[in-house]
Amino acid sequence: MTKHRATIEDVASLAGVSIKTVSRVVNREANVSAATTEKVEKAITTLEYRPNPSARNLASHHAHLIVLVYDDPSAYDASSAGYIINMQEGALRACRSEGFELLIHPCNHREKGVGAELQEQIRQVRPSGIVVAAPLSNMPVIVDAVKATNTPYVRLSTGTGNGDEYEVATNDREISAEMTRYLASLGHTRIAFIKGDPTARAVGNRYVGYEDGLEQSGLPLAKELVAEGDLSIGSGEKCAEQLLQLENPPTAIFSANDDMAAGVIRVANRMGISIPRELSVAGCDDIALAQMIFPALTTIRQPLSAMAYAASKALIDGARGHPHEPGLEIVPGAIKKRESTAAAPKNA
Amino acid sequence: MTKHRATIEDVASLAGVSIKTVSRVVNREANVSAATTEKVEKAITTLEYRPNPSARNLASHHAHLIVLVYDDPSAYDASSAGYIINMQEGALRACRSEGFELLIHPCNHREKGVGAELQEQIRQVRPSGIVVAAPLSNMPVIVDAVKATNTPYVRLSTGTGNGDEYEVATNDREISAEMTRYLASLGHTRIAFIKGDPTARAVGNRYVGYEDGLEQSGLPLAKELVAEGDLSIGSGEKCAEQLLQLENPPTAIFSANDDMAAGVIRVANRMGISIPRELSVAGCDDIALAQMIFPALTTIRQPLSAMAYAASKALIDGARGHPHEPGLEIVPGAIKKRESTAAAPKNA
DNA sequence: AGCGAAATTGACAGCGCTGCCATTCGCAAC
DNA sequence: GTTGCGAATGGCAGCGCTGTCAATTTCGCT
Repeated sequence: MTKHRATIEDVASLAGVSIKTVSRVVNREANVSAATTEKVEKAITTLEYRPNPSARNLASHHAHLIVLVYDDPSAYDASSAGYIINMQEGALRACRSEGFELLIHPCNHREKGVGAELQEQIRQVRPSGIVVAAPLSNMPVIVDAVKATNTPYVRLSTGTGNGDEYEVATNDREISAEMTRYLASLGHTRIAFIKGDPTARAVGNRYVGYEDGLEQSGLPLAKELVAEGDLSIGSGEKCAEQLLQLENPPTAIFSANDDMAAGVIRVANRMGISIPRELSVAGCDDIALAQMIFPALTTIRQPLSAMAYAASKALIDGARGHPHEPGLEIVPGAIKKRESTAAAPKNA
Repeated sequence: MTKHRATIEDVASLAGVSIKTVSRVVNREANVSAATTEKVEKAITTLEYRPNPSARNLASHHAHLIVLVYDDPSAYDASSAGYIINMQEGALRACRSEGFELLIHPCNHREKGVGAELQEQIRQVRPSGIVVAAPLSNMPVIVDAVKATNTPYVRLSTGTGNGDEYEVATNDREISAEMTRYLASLGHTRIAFIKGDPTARAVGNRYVGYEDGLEQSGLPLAKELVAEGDLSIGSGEKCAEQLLQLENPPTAIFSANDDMAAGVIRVANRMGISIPRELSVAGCDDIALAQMIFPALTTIRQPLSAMAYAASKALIDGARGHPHEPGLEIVPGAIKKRESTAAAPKNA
């Protein structure tokens, strides 16, 4: 029943070539004639041959596998779960289609010793490459640990790389500017922004995009309309209270992430402010929650899956001897217009 | 800098024994003298030796790794992301502490050919064991494919296993009954229930638990108070509309999952019904959304992480030659009381 | 036709470990 | 002393593949 799995030797003898040639075909190496390739592939198909990962790893000194390193969500709250699942999906898609495997490595950057632990696991499994997700991709503890292992890696960041390595990023700044212009085009002139944790690069760029957007729309930047949270729902609530108690309150609030935007919506509900009739709210990230709450949240969808795919693919190509050029690969985000934004109220 | 990783030979020569003896110590085999064991372990420590997984897998004909199979969330919607992350966390915890690895395998059970594809990957990586998560754990396509590979597996289910294999479950029925009694204890006498997709076992047990709870509280089961959704938010909204337009509407709605409960809350908001003053709402699953919406949802938290941990640990123990006894291992869930439930309104 | 370079293919030695079997050691019984 | 016998240890062949390098074929040109 479960007959012995075919080995490379079986394929070689069926195809009438050496095992090395089979290996070449399997690994898509250059300099194999079309005729030979075809013969070998036919043999592979009829024997249902699949290379034994352990054997190839042992012989080639590195596992054909990509490690995805991301911040452990259980450490703070579960809302980032969707973020992670999306990345995993993209990375997995790249790996599976190329015959690689995916090892996930959540890690809590707050814990001491993360660096050492990460290094340890990397050294043990010898992956072909490492994808480091934001916000870890901007943290020296993590990045240095990865670098120390001397393994190829790609950071999933949010722009402003210095261009000396291949890096995948999204256009946070531009798309945030676009969201701001969209709000302005709806007639809003008092557009507030809730900033996030200043240490997170991505969120910083979003704020800069907000400034850009205001300028492009010919709107002044008002200090009192910029609040600072820490990306949590709770801080979103606090900022919302502060903003909405202003003498001349905003008619639109743009938040650096969806969690804080959800906080804004909670506060508005509590204060009896109707969204979007009296107040428009926009977020960033398009977490699952965004389309579940009432009203559904207008937000910026990050192309996480596509980013993780690009990063993994680059690493796999690199392992195959075709490294990607250094530089920033931009995967654009998209604005998702939903129920929480509408034209500014008539009176002011 | 990146000095060569120590191999078993290095350890052997440092300890002054043969590599085979080192192997024995590493794998905790019998018949090694205490003195030798100690010598070897010291050598292992000073050299920071870690066995090369590929080499041991190649030589021993199976990978030291657990596969976690779960339903692909991107296939329907992202709200189950938290569910998956929790399971991954538990499985990862077990694997890491035992020197195993975790391979994740999302799969869309609706797609044709999933079974074959799953078998294919399993046969390729030769894992030590497979954890099959709900709802896949009740689907013959998946379970048969897993069985066909002849690899040890554990199903994460929701009870009612026939006891001929080791299985990890949660006490859905009992805890749902408890939630129902809790609602009754708050003074509610018209408690509605929104059932889920009848094919999902877990959700069925929750309904049975609801019936139990009513009976235990001395409340009658009213047909018109039981609606049937399909676990989506949309269906939750439909059921809520139907339920709330009844002549004698319920004062509490208990939903078989959080998504539908979120739908109920949306409808209540839209209809101007105040939660929890006029209507109490409870869900199941404790998805991330539950604590983000306003009002925060009272729900049942599933011990996913603990379940996945137990399943993975059982598999690892099995691979080490200590299989767990057949039978149901129950990991209890817990009720999370939040803002969406309160005493029943005074008038009726 | 003839020659060198490039393209294509093959031979073979490991990669680091475990399984199997042989060997040696320690020690109780004669 | 020996013998006997389990306990402790070692030797070594592979597991299935890739890297290196050598051998062979093909092809472009003169």
